[in-house]
Amino acid sequence: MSPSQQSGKAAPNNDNQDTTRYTPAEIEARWQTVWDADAQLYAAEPHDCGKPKFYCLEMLPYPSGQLHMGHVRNYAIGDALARHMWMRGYNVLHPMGWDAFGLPAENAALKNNRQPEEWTLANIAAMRVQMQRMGLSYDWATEVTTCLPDYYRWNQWFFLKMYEKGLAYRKQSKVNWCPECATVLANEQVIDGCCWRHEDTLVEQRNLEQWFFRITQYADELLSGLDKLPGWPEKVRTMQRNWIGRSDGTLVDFTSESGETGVHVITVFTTRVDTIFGATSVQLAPEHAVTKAFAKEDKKLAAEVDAMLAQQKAAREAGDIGTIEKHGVFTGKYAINPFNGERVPIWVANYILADYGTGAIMSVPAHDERDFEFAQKYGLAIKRVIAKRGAAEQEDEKAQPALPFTEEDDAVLVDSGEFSGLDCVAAQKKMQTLAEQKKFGKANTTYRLKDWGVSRQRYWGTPIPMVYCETHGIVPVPEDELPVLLPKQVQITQQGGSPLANVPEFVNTTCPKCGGPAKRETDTMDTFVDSSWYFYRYIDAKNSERPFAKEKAAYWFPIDQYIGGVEHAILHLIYSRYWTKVMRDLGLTMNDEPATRLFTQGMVIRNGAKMSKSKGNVVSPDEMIARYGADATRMYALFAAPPDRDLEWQEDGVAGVSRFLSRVYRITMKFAPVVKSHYAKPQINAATPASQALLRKLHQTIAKITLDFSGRWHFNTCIAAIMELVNALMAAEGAMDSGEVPEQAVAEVFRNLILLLAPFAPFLAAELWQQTGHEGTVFRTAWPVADAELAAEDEIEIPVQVNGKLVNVVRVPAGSAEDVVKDAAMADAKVSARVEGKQIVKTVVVPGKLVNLVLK
RNA sequence: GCGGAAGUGGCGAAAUUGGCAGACGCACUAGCCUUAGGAGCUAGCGGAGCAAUCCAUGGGGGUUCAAGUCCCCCCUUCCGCACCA
Repeated sequence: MSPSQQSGKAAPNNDNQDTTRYTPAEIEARWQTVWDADAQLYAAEPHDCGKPKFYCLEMLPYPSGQLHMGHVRNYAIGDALARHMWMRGYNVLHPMGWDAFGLPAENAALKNNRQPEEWTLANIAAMRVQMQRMGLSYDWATEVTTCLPDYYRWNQWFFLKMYEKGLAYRKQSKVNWCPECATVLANEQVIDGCCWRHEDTLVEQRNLEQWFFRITQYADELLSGLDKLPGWPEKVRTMQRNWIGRSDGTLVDFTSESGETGVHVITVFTTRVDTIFGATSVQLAPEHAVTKAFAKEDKKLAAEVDAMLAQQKAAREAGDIGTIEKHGVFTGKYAINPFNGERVPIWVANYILADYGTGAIMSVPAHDERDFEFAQKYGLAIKRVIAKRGAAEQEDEKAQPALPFTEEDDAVLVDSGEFSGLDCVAAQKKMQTLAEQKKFGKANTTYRLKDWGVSRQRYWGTPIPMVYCETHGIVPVPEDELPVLLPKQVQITQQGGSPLANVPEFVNTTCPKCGGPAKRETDTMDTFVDSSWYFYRYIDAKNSERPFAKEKAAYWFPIDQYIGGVEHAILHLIYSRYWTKVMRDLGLTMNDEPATRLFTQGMVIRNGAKMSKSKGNVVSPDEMIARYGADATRMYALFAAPPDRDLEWQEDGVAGVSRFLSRVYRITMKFAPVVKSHYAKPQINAATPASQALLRKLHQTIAKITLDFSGRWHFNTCIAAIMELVNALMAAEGAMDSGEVPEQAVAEVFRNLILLLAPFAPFLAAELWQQTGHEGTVFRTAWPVADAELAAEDEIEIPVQVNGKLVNVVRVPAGSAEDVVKDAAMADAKVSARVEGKQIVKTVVVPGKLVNLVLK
């Protein structure tokens, strides 16, 4: 809308800019047009330009159609950093793309009768406009959209490469099924037994043939690599460590007594094989094969096991699995402990997890809290086999720590045959060796991490490039036939099973090996495949020969700074690390890890809760931008809290930032002619006290902000510092008017103010840069360098304390010697009144900091 | 239960190495201005007190000339993991 169209106000001359009034809508629209027309403005230079590089990356959004405040905050942080690094002379890559496959598009298709592709591409167009309106410095020439064939063909290409290397495989297995999504989910997508998208929908277990990526092959490297990522938050590293869940222990075979179904070998997994002489029972998961075999022989047992499973299911549905009481049933059978030949009862217990370890444990009540609790409940034997070192010889039980005693440091084995007297760790090694020699056990490492199930029974995803031939079985699609195109105009169903199965033209194909009839795989890939490597595509987005050129990756990777929400700590960030290692082993890249530094920003909350439609506390970025402008909106997102903390959105705060920008505009425009007449001949003129004070404030501000950009990122205090500088300018307005501040100094301060503002309020900075007569873009102008001499105070305030309490403040020349400071303190009337008649026991003078007089 | 982060005015917050607690902003109060604006300007704004002064960074101890900051114990909130053998 042009100003003259605005209702109710006769303002015929508004087209002639009012240079005292800040009008962000007008300024921002004008600069957006200029920037949109300049494809080179935010383009990185080629990889062989010889300049140091900086790859600044924000997590790509799902194109829902609407940016939310979390995005605004994420991108405001990344944009400030990218712009700053450009001004510091780096060759900056700052790209953006779209995580465009996924279920919401199918749901929207069903609801609105639109094709997922149409819906998705329209959303992308809308969100791109929102981003441009925000003034984000993305190079749109490198844009990546994961649902387009020129991207997803490389997902297929990687799939084939991984299949060749045995990293992609198909197997029948128990998988997580979300009835709401009507598809399988990866373990990482199941949270508290529910779907990650449908928090109230319980995930079912189904047995299906599925494609998996062998992420477990890299489990150890994914784990040890975390120690080499000091630039990642400790929290994320800890979460990944827990998720990988490495556990070193021992497998031991217990052999059951003979029954109708014969002798069974029960392999247990334990991390404390040193306690095995204290094992007083063997515990099986209800789902364990041996449990099933015993149940066949024993109807009563079968009924009890069924009840146990039913109880578990009910608890899981009620959401309180984990709080259910430990409970078990004796099978009536016994097993032999291979270490001492002891005969121990076999139980089935509800707390034994079928899918961890071997689904069977040895129970050592004396040295495990859960086993202790269980043994007490059922009256099972409790036998101490570990004692505190030094107390082991003492017969008296009272000399020993209470049971259960679970420590293994400073503890030794007792009553453990030939192993008695050994300390725990040494005993574990010896016992493993013995078990291996005698072939009833071995050392073993288990992981909580499971292989990544990537098959999805959905339409809107990357087709898996495999066919099934009647004679040749599973046959990969040849590389030169890629991409396997996702058919268009497909009827979306939510009946279970991929909608692609109902598209005969897609399904029916020929076998690449024999030319005979064959059927295509109709499942599509998990969308986390798309986002596992998208940031490699940015560096070579148009390459039709390869996913990306190796030499470009060698220059740009690893990412220097990755910025996003902590909600991706496990899913996306562990898959991305895995993919990088796979690509390295395929010879595509040199780096072991995708990103050197990771930053997880806090949530945007309002009224104490995360913004969400259901809570009705959502603030729309469009509305904020329309009301206050993009500069004020993004600057508020940086000003209201440090970026790693949660941010409480307060609209009055945005208004406050907007008022600040108005003041910047007003005073800069007022002195623009002065700046204009001096900018070409930069001179520092600190001749008068007034100009000296201004220049001092300026250089202190430059120093502060430059330091913060180097890592601390407390942009809230950076903006506060700029506000202080502007407050100083306003206070000096009269002095600048009167010429008390020389024009050169005025020009110097304003010129640098605009440079400091550029990363935070780019539209206003561009406008003022031009209005003050500067040519070229402010965003490629060198970042100012703080002059320590100009920044130095010549007189400083020294607080004087008596007995640690502040009494007064004295002014002394900066750099004064200790006794000068002390004398000044003693000369102060308030201080001397306190000291009067008392004895000074001690005088503490910290040069430049304070004086403390300790009186008796 | 385990792991992580945090707790400072009415609110968002600041205090980078232990050295003037509350910068900067919001809200509020009083006054000014009038092109009546979601504007601008001046002053005030942790608590108690007329004041001098005293009290105050979740609570309690400690170290120190000096503690929001370091150490010990406890409380609360948020986030993650949770029968992992």
